Amino acid sequence: MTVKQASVAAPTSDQLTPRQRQILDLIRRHVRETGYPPTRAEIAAAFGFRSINAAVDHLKALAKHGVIELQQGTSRGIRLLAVADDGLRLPVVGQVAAGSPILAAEHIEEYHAVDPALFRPRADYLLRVQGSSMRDAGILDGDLLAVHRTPQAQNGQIVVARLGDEVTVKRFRRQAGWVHRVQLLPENPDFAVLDLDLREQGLIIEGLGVGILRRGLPPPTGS
Amino acid sequence: MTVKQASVAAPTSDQLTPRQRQILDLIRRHVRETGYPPTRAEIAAAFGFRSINAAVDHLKALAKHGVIELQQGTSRGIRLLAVADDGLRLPVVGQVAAGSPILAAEHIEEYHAVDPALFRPRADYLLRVQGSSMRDAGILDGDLLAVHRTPQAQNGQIVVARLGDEVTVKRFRRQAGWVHRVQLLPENPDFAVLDLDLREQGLIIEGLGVGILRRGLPPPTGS
DNA sequence: TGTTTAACTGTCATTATATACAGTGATCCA
DNA sequence: TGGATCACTGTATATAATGACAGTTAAACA
Repeated sequence: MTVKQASVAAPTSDQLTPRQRQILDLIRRHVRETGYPPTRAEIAAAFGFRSINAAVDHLKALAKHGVIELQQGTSRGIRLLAVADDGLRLPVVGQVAAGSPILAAEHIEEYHAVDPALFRPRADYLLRVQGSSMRDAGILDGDLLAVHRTPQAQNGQIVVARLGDEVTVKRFRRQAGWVHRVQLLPENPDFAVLDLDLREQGLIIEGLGVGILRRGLPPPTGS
Repeated sequence: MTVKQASVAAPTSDQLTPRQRQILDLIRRHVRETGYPPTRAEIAAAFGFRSINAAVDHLKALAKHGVIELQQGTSRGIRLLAVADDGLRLPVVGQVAAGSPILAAEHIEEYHAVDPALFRPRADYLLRVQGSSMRDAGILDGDLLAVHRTPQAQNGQIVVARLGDEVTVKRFRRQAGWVHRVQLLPENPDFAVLDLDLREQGLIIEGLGVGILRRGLPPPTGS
């Protein structure tokens, strides 16, 4: 029996079988190299399927998983959805509300066409920086900080941290010889160092600053 | 008579007629919005042509001009070539040799997948900044300065200027009441202001700084 | 004045493509 | 043991789409 089109297409993204992932990768590669998606026959040929319907089934499965969209009756009518996209774009995150995850849809202001792989490690989003506490590190008010999502920070790295309700960008320092004593250092003498005891106060490392994107330059007498 | 396929397809890019440019724009928009190029019938429908062959002729003309490539016998086999592409990449310019144009091929180190339209006005290339004379404007050594090519600068704008053999990034100021007296201001007290008399010294404005791209962040004690 | 080119209209044959229906075999789960 | 799912094979058909031929009209050119 062929694959049944089941009721609701859950927006699942990563429970693809290895084979389905290969098919998805082929579609991506085809679009990148030729400028248009493959036909079912071309997919079958690429994998050596002797029946075109093997490709058809895989496409239906991918559509069911919400990673592609099939345009019915349309040749090469395969649309790669955002979750499946190469992602040559990064979301811009603005104000982050208390308690909600940083990449929640309501925080995303827009997308910019910037390759995440331009940064190392890879950037996952751009955070709009507020305030000038990191001015002397060359991070200005309004800058877009490229952030790599990870809960691990090394001494001296610039981190995006969540302290209670606030999301802040600072340089991270673990106090020598202590496990639970941590400093968040601004890079501007007008701001105070934050001394934290992790037993008293929760600190969540949201990610690492891996780069800066600034649209427009500061006007004169800006400093 | 229909359009004749003439001998050599010169890599011309901008002698398109207004109508051809509209067609090209439609193809780009279609690819961006649907993920695949339009059929000839869809192009005709979008413009209200009663004959599909109007679209066919336009595609042949675009192919002849070298801005698209037609895959014969292939549905939606339209490939947007680099010259016609949205150009979601910017060249990185490093060391600029004396006397040679800034965008000469030998200066281009690599390309980054960044949308030129992210900056306003649009960026034409990224210039690798050397030295820290603009540190207090948040422009650090090694930063990539997004540059819009133009010979015109307004008071207070950050410019890429060529002074004899040297290419430099500074804030531009025309002395009040003078036509030929100009200042190039660093944004770092360790560097001297350059006072220029355009009658004595040639100054070429290469472009305007319109943004910053920084890969990686400065290490601690960087300032 | 004749020639060329851009920008269309109209018809038609051929091929490219999607998609339904009917299966097989293997694996996993209860 | 039965049911479900994955990964295919095989046939058939309607339709989506290309691409060739034959025109028209208006403007530009020389």
